[in-house]
This record gives sequence, C-alpha cells and structure tokens, in this order.
Amino acid sequence: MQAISPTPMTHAAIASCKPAIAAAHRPAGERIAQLLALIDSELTVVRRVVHAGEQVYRAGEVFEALYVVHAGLFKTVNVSADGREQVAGLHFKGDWLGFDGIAEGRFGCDAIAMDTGEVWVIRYDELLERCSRTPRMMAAVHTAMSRELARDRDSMLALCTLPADARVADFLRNWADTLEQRGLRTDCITLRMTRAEIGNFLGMKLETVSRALSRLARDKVIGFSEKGRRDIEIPDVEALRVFVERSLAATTLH
Amino acid sequence: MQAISPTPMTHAAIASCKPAIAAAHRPAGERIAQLLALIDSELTVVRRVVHAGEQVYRAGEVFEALYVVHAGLFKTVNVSADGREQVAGLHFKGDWLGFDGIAEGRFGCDAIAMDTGEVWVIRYDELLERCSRTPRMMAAVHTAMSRELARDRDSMLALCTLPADARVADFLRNWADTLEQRGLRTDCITLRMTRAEIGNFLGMKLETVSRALSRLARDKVIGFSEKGRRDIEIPDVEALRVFVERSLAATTLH
DNA sequence: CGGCTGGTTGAGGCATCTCAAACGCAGTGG
DNA sequence: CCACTGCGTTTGAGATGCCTCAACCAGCCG
Repeated sequence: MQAISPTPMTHAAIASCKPAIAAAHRPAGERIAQLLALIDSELTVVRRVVHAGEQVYRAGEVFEALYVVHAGLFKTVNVSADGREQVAGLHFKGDWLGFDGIAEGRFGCDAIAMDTGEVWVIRYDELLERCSRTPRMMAAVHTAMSRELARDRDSMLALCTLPADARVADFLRNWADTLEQRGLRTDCITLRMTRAEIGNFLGMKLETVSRALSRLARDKVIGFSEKGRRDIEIPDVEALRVFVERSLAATTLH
Repeated sequence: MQAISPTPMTHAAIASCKPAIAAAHRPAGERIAQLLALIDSELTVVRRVVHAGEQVYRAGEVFEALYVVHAGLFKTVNVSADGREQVAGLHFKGDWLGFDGIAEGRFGCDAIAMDTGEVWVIRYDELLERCSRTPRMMAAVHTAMSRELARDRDSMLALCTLPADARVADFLRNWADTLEQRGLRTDCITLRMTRAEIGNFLGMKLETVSRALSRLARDKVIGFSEKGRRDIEIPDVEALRVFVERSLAATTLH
C-alpha cells in the first residue's frame, strides 16, 4: 500500500471509526419509516407504481420532481456522450432518486425499476418551499444527499482498490447490509440483476462475476439456492468481510 | 458494448444532450463568483489559509462546518476500515468540502490542501438557519451537492468503462474543463499531484500513468513543458476527447 | 420441440501490475 | 563546489488477473 497523504498518520486508527459510525445509526429502519412519515405528512405525494423495466425518469428529461422509493428496487444508469453506460447506483426503500438532476435542471441518469415497485413523486418546488419552513425536512434532504455521496465514494474505493473476487464479495456484503438496515432477512437474498448488470456495476465482465460467485461458493462464503442461481445464501455476512480482508492480505504480504 | 437497460432505447440520442447541458451553464465562472458573493453577504465566514499538505479536516472528526474553496486545490481522501485509501475527489475554487459529513455527523474523508490555499469556513447550523430564510442559499447548497454527485458518477463511469490511456486523457480533459470554467488558461496546466496520486485517483498504478502520459505525448495529444514533467501542455482540449473516443472505437470494432 | 435468454466453464490473449534499473532534480552537508 | 541522498519519474521485462471467444447447459416460452 502506498501512502498518499503527506502526513502518514495512523490512518488505521482513524479508519476504525467507520464501523463505529455505522453502529451509531443502527436504527436505520426507523430512520426510513420516519422519513416516509415526514414526507407523507408534510408534502403532497403522488404515488406511482412502476413495473420491472419501466423508467421513472430518463437522462435528459427536465427535472421537476424527486422520487422516494417506497417499494421495490431501482437502478440509476449513467450514460456518457459517447454511448458508454453504467449502472451508477442501486436504490432500495427509503432512498431518493433524482438528486443529480438538481444542478443542471435535467436528469443525468435513467432511473429504472428492477422489479415492480412504487415511488413517491415529490415536486421539487414544493419540497424547497417546505424545506424552508420545516427544518426536519431540510435535514432529511441534506442527509439523504450526503449519504448518497458517501456511498458513491465507497463504491469508487471498492472499484479502485479491490480485485474482482473481493469486489463481488463487497457488493454482496453491502446488499446484505442494506437489507439488514431495513429489517429484512439477509441469509438468503435474491439479486434481481443479471451477471451482466452486476458486472457493469462493478466494472468487470459477466464471466468474471460468474467465476467470482463460483469461487465464493466453493469457499463456502456464499451458497446457491436450489431454486436458480439468482438467489444467493449468505449464512454469515461477516464471512464476506473476512474474505475481502483476506484477499487484500494475500497480495499485501507480497 | 452490452446493453444494460431492458428497453434498448436510442441512448445515443439522449446522451447527446449532455454536451448541450454543459454548454447551457457556460458562465460557470460567474456562477462561482456569485456563490462566493452570496456566501460572503449572507454568512459569517471565517477565512482559513491552508498550506500544502495540511488537512482541512480529517475522517472521523465531528462535522460542524462546511468549507468552500476560495483559492488553491484540495483533495479528499477516502479511507476504508481495512486501510485502503483513495483520492476520492479534487476540489477547485468554488467547490464545497465536507458534504459527506452531514449524514453521519462525522467526516468520511480527509480533506487535504495540495497547494497553499484558502477555504471559507461555514458553520453548518448557521448555514441551515440561513438556508431556510434565503431560497437562493438553499438552492446553491443543493446545486453544489447535486453537481458533486454527478461528478462522482462520471468518475465511476470512466473508471469502469475506459482503458488506462483513455482514463488519463479523460482526467486531463476534465482538469482543463475545470480550469476553463474558471476562466483560467488551459493550454498549460500544472498538475500538483504525483503520478502515484493520479494513479490512485484513477484506479491504476503510477507506472501505468507514466506510460499513458508518454503515449499521449508521443501522439501529440499533450506535450511536456521543458520545466519538469509536472507541467503538461494541452494545445487542444478537444483532441483529448477525440483520443478517448478513438480508444473506445478501437476495441468496439473488435 | 426449438429458440431464446441467462449462466457456467475452459483456453488463450492482452492490458495492466510487479519488479527492477536508471535518470533528473532538489536539498544537504562536507 | 561537489558528493550524497531522497524523491519522483521513466522505461523495460516478466508475471498475472481479467477479458475475449467459444462451447455447453438449464430454464422458459411459444
């Protein structure tokens, strides 16, 4: 590992605060429930059911509203001017969609349902007006944007510093964490994504994803459900973290 | 290129709106000037000079203030619990620092000056209070966060879809664009980063960065100043974009 | 059944990493 | 002034991890 910061402080000590932070906001399920309740009470929300494959909004569309996921799973897909496209983020219940449209007045991504779900449509002008009257509302919006920023950075970190197998393991761990925060089962998760989509999200090819999953299964870190390879059993989420650390240690001890 | 979205719409047509968007907010220099003026008039800012290598804040510190870059160049460094670290973003005049601390109440990154510069310290509680009274202020904050989100996603896209040479070219193009938006010269830029830092930011090793720069220079897309290899001449920014497209086309036509 | 989509696995190729050597430059101290 | 050192950079040669190409399988649906 090459030191980047000019002051090579005890980064390990500082970094160790991150899990502590995560532990601090343990009742994330409550946070989401309160967010939805707050929105429901303060704003005129339009509920919109979206079926698998349908778009909530498209890149280039004029930005007028934000969306909060109330049910289902959504992906945002970023497209460059020259046609490259990438799954930029995955969004579960309680997550917001469309923040990236604020700056330019147009959405920068497509938002697509991966499953039949429901979003709450929140007019941005009304949200702004309400934010200025209700501090809790403004805090909620800032917090959501801030969290998304932090998530994106952690994704970048994983992309840049983890080998393929570990990246897949980290991806599954994050998914399980997300489910756990929402009070859902984490021992058997169903990825509503093809290998190609996962690979696109993680910056690798579908075959590499497939191989990584096979290796994780061979090492008993995950298991495959008998009902198709889309369902993945995670007997121990912690084992995924250990796997990531091990694959780092393997290369570190040159 | 593998299609990700279930509806294989004419993405090229949609994507082509992105440059149009970029052109729309052309007077970015004015935007920054107005932002600084707005902050100066509405908030009690504390000016803080930071020298090269010094930290504005550190990961794990309690979040109490945001910072706006008034002069100099800053990087934010993200550190994982297991010690991996990555340059997560570069911040020029007019950019905000510290948004990622809002959600958890603690900063998630180190913010480090790459050069002697100045940040304006803005207490977050005061900012919130002012945002609720001044719509323009709230809009400015939202816009800044939104823009950072979009930038991060474009970084992820480059990381995942561009080969090393193109990634370096894209990096230089972004840097030049940033300078241009601020009304600065783009034909000769000084990277205040080592090859190792650039590589860390772009997800590659320092040797790969060095080779990529050498190849760009050999192809006359960039040039090296006679005063050290840190200064890079960019006679034509557009040539960098073309280089990126060409390296994509090369692999696409298998 | 036959076609289609998604998944797995193998073999070989290539881009990037690793390791190593050498250079330029700045600072330091004799 | 000149060694000497340390850091950043460049370049080469070899190793390797991931990609490419290809074959095959399983489930699904008309």
